[in-house]
Amino acid sequence: MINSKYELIIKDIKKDINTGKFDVDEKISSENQLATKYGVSRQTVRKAIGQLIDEGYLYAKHGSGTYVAERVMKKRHSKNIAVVSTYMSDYIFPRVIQGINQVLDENGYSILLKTTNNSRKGEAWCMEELLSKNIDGMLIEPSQSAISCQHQVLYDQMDAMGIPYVFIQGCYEAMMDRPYVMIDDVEGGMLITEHLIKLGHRNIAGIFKADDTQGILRHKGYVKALAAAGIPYDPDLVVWYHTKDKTMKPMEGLLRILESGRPCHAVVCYNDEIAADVIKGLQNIGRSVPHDISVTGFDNSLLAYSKGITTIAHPQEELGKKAAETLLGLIDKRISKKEAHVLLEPILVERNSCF
Amino acid sequence: MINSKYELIIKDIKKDINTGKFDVDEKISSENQLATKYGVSRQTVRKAIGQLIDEGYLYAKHGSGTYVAERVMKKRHSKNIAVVSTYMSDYIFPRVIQGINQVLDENGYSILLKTTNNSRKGEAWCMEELLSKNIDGMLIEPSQSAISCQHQVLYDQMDAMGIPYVFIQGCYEAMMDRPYVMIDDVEGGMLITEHLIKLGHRNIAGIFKADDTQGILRHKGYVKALAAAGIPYDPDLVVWYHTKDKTMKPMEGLLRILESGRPCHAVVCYNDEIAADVIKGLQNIGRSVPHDISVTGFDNSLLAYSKGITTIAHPQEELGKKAAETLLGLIDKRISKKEAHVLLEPILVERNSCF
DNA sequence: TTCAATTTGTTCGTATGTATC
DNA sequence: GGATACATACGAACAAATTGA
Repeated sequence: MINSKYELIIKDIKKDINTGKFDVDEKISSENQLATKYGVSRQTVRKAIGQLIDEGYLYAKHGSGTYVAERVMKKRHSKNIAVVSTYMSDYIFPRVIQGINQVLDENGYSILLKTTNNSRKGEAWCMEELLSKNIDGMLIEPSQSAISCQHQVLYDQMDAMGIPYVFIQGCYEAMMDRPYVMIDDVEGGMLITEHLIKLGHRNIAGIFKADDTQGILRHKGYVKALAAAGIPYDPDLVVWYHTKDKTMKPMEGLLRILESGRPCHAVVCYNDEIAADVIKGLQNIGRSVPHDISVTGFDNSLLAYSKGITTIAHPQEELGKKAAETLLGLIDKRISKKEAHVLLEPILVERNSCF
Repeated sequence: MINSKYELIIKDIKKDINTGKFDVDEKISSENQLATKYGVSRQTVRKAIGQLIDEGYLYAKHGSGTYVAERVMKKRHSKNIAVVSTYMSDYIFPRVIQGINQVLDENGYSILLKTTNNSRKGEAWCMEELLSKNIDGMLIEPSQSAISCQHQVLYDQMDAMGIPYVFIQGCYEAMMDRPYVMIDDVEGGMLITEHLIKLGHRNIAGIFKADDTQGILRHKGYVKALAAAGIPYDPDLVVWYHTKDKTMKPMEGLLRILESGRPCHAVVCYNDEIAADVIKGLQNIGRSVPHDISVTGFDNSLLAYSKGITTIAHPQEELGKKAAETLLGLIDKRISKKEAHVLLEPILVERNSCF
């Protein structure tokens, strides 16, 4: 029984949607147009539309229009966002999550925290558990990100369930079309290499992680900087290592380069940890940093601070904020999955490991 | 967080319902009364009430009034534990939560993370939100813990709902009968004071925070150590300060002691932060640390590490683990609330701020 | 039973703010 | 910057249901 005008409008619009008169994400008439069409006030239209939004038939974009929603709804908003990180112990982690928390808190969301211990098994287990819980979205730091993701099914399942997610800090090669927020590693690798070039270096070695998108991108930046300066790229000056390698591996590679007699007075390292290892290793063989050899890091970690390593700053809090904002945008459909690709500008932090 | 009047009204009414100010089926004020009370139009009140009805907090009877609904409590076994902390930025935080995560993860629980920004308002807000969610238990770091807890009702309500909780790092004075896991601050205060006594000091000043259980307990340990060594307690050697005091306050108190001509070559500080301030202040007036004056901290924070301050180590990961284990024990009723009082042994960390 | 007061439900008109294109 | 569209808010009016005198 329909006793009121707004109920009639609800019934009418529902019918149009259910009979397929509208496509998903198609814009419906504006409130004023509907008001004229039905000969009612805009408030009455708003009441009808408001209820349809509650029921999941429509969604509104402020300043743009009202659109037809994917009818998967009926599920309650839990106002919980899962944050899946590799480790919690990292120096970087607290500030990233602080940024995430700030934005989510302001929007009435809570954080559901999970860790993967950087193993893909851990990640899969985590996600399966999360799928059984009621979450509105997920921010995930991928584990060992360069190798192809072996459980893409889980992500496809999340897509099917309409649960948006954003990769942070890194992204699987095969999933670069999905939303992500991360550092512009190419730019960072270029920035730090350019810094060494400006200091007068031309024979610059590089140590990069091979099974990690970040390692590959940083290497790309290193190559770009060399090319831009007209320095030929020499693959023999580059050391590649893997996660499973012992910590000595990168240093061994560098020693081989130095022993080959090749002139080399600068090393771009994958991250601060490697840089610290390299500095220690060089000191062990009697080479002083930075006077004999310049060394750079990446990430601006605690280690870089305490050891005075020139590095690339990681805008931690901003990354967290941007990631949270992107996810919220995906949840209320303000932005589309295709747009949700954010690269953050790296910043050079000069300390005293370069000369 | 709240940008509109109707949201404020929603929050207000939710609070009144959650804190038990209304009984189930009790009639709330009429729309016109609320409009007058909040100084808004009836439409605005209606918008708020409409949403609360949608969320199941209220139900309306045409021509009669609006009533408080029976809150349909979601059933147990959400396998979610809320962790409420003051800040996430702290140096200490990551390792504590790492310990919590380890134990909870092993038992199939997830962490729901919230921060209070160390304000009691934030804590109340947090808890209200959590009460509307489905959690099996809570680990909470209290805000400004020494002053009496002004929203004990919220904790009583959690008791009534059968949701166990454990205070970590500190506890409200009035709630010491509730479960807690924290450092043995008395033991810590004693340990650090004994250390100074062993170094030959007898005139030992103390700087303590007055509105904080930890400050009071650390002072107690300081007194005990003096008594055990047969040194008379001199209240004039103790500086008390409050959270709201300016950062200079503790140093001013210490200067007054030094200017009084009293012999004093050692200071026990409430925490590392104060110790760092004191060291800086002493250097400003030309006193060298540790040669002229020995200074100790508390907490083994990043500051203590970088400034080389002798301090008391806070077994961070263990605290997290013990807290999680205690909570799990409470959840499956293996242990009773009365037993759930854990004090952890502090550890002395010697650096070079004492001589 | 009637009636008046009260309270929620529906609708209209208007105004201002703010996001988007 | 201007036009458009949604978001919030105020004021007013009348309808419909309930309540109690």
